[in-house]
Amino acid sequence: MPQSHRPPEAVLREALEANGQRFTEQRAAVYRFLSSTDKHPTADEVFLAVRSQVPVISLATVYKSLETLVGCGLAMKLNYGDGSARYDGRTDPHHHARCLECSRIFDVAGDLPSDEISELKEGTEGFHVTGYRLELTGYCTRCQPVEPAEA
Amino acid sequence: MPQSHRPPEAVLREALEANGQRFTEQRAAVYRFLSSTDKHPTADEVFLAVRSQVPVISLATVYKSLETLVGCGLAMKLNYGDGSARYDGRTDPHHHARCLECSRIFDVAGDLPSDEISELKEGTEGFHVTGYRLELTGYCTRCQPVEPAEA
DNA sequence: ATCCTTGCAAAGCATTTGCAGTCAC
DNA sequence: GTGACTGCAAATGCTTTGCAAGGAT
Repeated sequence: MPQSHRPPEAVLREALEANGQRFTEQRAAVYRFLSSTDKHPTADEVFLAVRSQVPVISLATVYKSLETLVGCGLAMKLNYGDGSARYDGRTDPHHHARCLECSRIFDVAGDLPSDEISELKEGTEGFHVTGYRLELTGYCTRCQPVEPAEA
Repeated sequence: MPQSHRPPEAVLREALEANGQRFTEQRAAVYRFLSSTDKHPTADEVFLAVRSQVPVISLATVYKSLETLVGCGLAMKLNYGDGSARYDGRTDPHHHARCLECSRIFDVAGDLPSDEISELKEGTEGFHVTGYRLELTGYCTRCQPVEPAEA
């Protein structure tokens, strides 16, 4: 399970080869950035961040690279409908908490007991459950609704 | 046992008035359709369905009406990023199961034990949790992966 | 009568795509 | 050398918006 202490390039190269795809500097830069942050950036944010580290890269390539990473299982795409999709470079089991005020996403460690899921599966009548996703919603430290006053 | 045994028009009118908005034939038609189906239609599907019951209604109005319903708490917007958003007219607690093959969404009765959620809350460090959303993924009856061919 | 809603079409965004040059293998 | 990948820009698809006419209260 802990393969994350290896250099990201090695992890990426292996995953790409397993999927018959090529290792490129652009994909490496995108993966390097994504796996080094817990900010769940949008494609555009990845583009801006990576641009300062790699001579040339286009937004279209960032989109393509992100999709490639998702396809290789090295990233996850998060959609909340409020604007752009966000990407998560963590691959270990965890959940997300989304602030209803500022829309930022936070990681939440933990896993749901499989028997809770199994229980729900029984209500699906023929639907074959292969996975699930849990999202908490609320207010982050900065956006506590204690005071309606805004800065 | 929701309050759905009252005519949808009455429910809608009340919710609209509570939010200072007006009752219109278009909004009624959208709400009538949405609350009578468990298909989680897209805005376009609502448009096509409602069009055959109401003399004139535009797609833009359907979008506006759906947003109004969401704002009044009579509907929920579901975003999965794969194309259009979908709308759910049910307001009682339930989960969703999404087919990875055909993208259709199915209702799953049930509720997660609150202590499971509380347990997760402890890992959020200052994040004030007000709600959660659970989504199951897998394959529906029609899309069962009969042959588990993999590469 | 007031002012919220509608319908139409144009605009706005995020994301995807076609294609020629470039690069990884 | 070959086929995959990149960059550019145009295209796509969903959703929103501006505005004048119409409708609810």
